[in-house]
Amino acid sequence: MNRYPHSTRLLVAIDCIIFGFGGEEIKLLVIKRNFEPERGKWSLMGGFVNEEEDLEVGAERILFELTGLNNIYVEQLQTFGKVNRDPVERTISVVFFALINIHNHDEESVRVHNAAWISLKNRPALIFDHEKMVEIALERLRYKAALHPIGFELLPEKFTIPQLQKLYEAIYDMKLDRRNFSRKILSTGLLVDTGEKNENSATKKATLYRLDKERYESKFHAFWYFMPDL
Amino acid sequence: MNRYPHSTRLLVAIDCIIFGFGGEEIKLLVIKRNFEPERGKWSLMGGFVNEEEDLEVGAERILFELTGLNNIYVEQLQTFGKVNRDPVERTISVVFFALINIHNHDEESVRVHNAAWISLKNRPALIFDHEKMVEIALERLRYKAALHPIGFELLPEKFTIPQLQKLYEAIYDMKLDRRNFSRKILSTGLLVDTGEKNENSATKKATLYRLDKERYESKFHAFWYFMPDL
DNA sequence: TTATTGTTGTGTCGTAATGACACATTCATT
DNA sequence: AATGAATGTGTCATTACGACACAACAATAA
Repeated sequence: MNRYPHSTRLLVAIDCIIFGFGGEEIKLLVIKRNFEPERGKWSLMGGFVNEEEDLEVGAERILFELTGLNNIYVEQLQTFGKVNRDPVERTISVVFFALINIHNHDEESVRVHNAAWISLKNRPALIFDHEKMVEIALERLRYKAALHPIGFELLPEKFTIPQLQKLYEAIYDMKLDRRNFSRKILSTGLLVDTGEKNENSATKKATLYRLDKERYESKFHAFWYFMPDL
Repeated sequence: MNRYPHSTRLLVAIDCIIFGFGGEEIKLLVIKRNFEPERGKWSLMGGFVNEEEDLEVGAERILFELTGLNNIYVEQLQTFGKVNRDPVERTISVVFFALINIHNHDEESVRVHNAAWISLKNRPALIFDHEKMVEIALERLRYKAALHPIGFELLPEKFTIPQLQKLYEAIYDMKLDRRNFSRKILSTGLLVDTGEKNENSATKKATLYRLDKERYESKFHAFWYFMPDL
């Protein structure tokens, strides 16, 4: 079979938005560019799509390269293709966003890539249209976390309800009522009491829960209404 | 500035999923391919991205070419990039989905392109991975219509509540309670009584409503919980 | 040992939303 | 005038939700 004769071929890149949770606020893993243009500026981690590589595989390759992590939560966000979005040459960028437990990443990889966890809320300027990408990713995160239990992807295996609440408060940048939150979360039946307590606390030690994986998987696509007034 | 030297360039296509509503069921506007491979099979309407054209502009161009319509509801669905998805040559496809009033399209354009409205539910096989695209688009439609008032995009300017209900029943392939549906829809305040009645009815003529555009735009991003148990 | 302080866990109460369901109205047909 | 099919509106019991108060716990200080 002969190839399509007409039509121009374009550069296709993958950019990754990597969210983490520091306990108080949502963080973004970005790299400091060490090449022109925009050398020294902050940028999302990215790369070009290899010739014989599926998009999702490319995203996982890039995520692994920076974090040393496999099997993390990744989903395709959107594709950005404005003609002049990359000043060097027209490049279509397929953007993915990932949620990781911030304590699990490989620090050596991060150092090698000149990467850093920055505050999402008070983030510095990013290159090109990466700013817009992050905006849309945050929207998606808020949207999704209000309806599906994806927040857990940002927490360690064992976590307390107050920690979980802090996470949701960070995502939506709002205060939540402790009692109503707890009631709602527990009513999902997704949490299993481990019997252990959070020993790091200086006051009353909160119970550590873990996710009921089976219930999580089977109920993932059901709708929850976690947030009061989105 | 010099261009990126490394990295291969790929074909980038746009495919469009076009939904319409026939009064009883959801329809899909597809074309019969008149070239190889897969000549004679059903396919989504698509095209390649032009060198100096934004993705959204390309989508609108392709949609206009087939339907003769401008300013319709379009949103980016997802990008499909499996290595072998197109047997001819690797092609990345950015997929958009559009909602139109089925009675507004230009019939001449449809004839020229060998296009036809087919039933979504009992659809024939589609080429390549277009089947998967439609599946995901339907999921998105269901997801979105449960939370945002996008259903109206599929109806004529003036419509009755029973028509609207039929639409939702078609989208979700389920029966809904007349009284509860009506209550819920009216409580949104999005509908304005035109004072007219549906004269096509052989029994009691239902009141024709129109959308309160201002309220629609301002409340579009709010969450509704239209559907009972998704 | 006891009091203090900050945090966690659980319960109540009134209101609003929801699903299940029944009855009256309208209009063409007979 | 009666019939039948579809539309419009109302009720009721249950549940979910937001606002709020109090008891239990653990480290620290007195």
